[in-house]
Amino acid sequence: MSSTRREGGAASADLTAQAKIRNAAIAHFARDGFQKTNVRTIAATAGVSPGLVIHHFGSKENLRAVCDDHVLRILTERAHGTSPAGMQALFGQYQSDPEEYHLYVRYMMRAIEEDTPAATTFVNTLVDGSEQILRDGIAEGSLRPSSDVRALAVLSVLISLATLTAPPPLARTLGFEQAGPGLLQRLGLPVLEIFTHGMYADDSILKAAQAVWHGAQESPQSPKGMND
Amino acid sequence: MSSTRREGGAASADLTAQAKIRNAAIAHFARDGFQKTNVRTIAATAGVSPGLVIHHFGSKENLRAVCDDHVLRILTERAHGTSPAGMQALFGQYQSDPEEYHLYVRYMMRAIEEDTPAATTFVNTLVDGSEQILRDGIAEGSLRPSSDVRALAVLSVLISLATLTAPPPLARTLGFEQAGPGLLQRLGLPVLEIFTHGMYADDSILKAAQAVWHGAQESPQSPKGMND
DNA sequence: CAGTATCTTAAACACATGTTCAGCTTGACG
DNA sequence: CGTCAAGCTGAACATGTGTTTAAGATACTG
Repeated sequence: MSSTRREGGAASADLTAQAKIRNAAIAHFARDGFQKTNVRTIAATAGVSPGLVIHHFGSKENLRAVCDDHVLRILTERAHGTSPAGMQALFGQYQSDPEEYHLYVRYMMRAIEEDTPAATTFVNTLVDGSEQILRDGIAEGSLRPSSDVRALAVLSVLISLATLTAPPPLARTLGFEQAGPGLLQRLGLPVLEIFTHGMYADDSILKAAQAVWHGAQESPQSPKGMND
Repeated sequence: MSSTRREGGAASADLTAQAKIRNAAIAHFARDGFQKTNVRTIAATAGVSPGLVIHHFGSKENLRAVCDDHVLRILTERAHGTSPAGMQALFGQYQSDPEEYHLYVRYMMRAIEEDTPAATTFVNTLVDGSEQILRDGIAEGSLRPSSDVRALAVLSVLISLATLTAPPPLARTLGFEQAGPGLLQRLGLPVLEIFTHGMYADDSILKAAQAVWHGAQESPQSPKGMND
């Protein structure tokens, strides 16, 4: 890209215009979404003319692709540095540096909502990693066996993402303006309680469900007709 | 609104133009979101001219408000007809009529993402109802006591909504094109397993967390400095 | 039938927004 | 200093889109 300027720094001043534009775009995409963010706003935040944005990135769409890759790389690089299981990995990362991490998590959540290629890669990495950790934990004995480890992995990722990026209406039901460290801390204990004890006092509901499930699974034709 | 035509029917033909427009708008808002849907598309789906949309609803924004209220009313009316606890309520409704219900759930999920007033009302209703059910269940003995019932209610609603409206990248990790009855069925058993047994083999993680939590809660100053 | 109110349409308008372009500034190099 | 390449700008362009408006179609009323 540039021959003489430095690249990849963290300070806001003293950055390549490309980097300033990219960072501004990431911030706005994360906060307001891709559609609601226009090129002029990004340019203004980056302290740059609108034309330069297109000059450097070709189009708004391509700028999004660059931002996607950038955030994806940051997120996956960090995820590789940790070991604990699925949710703990995400939560731990988050708690360690909420301010910066929250931006990237929100960005990725928006990407997931809009079904971007980078989002698919990210989710696949998360689910595959989670599944592996679950299998290891089950083999090791620290986790209970499951009838469907893959689905459990998906579920744990789903819960992690939902907890990290709870939409404002949900966050407000606990008195928070939006998802963040406060909400996460409030939800953390109930999550762990459920993950260790469950919430049902007995296993009657599970037993009933298992009976229906097994009955449906072992007969070639489903009892009620399942669509999709 | 109209004096001679009927209102509130379910068939697609033989409906007020207002109703046709509203239904078309709901379908498109649910599928593509508010921003990506333009008035001309709604009009085309409703078999109507673009001008008529504004003539009847004043503006696209107001059309959204009308759709919000309509979906909110449908969803809350149905929710009142059922008794079982939080997740079961939503899941049960969904399984009973996935085709139509899925549309409204997706619509409401989009509304929640975009933080619409109706979304706040819906979420509040859900959380409050869930909390009440949890308290009843705990008092009755069918549910385990919790250290934070309110947070648990929020969490269960969060899990319900996330499971019902899992974004496509997540759904694809289990081989589904998008969230729907198939995904819900696949995730249902793991959910119940977690809700009855948990997933941790022992309570070491919970104990550790409780120690930290209590230590942090009972000392006036937080040990590490919690922001937000 | 005439009148009138409502429904509906097609074209035009106004504005936001992605993109292009001609030119200005800056700095390196011979 | 002269030249050139690259960074950068501000205005203009093209298009998509919400909205307005004038007129036509339709149905009910006296």
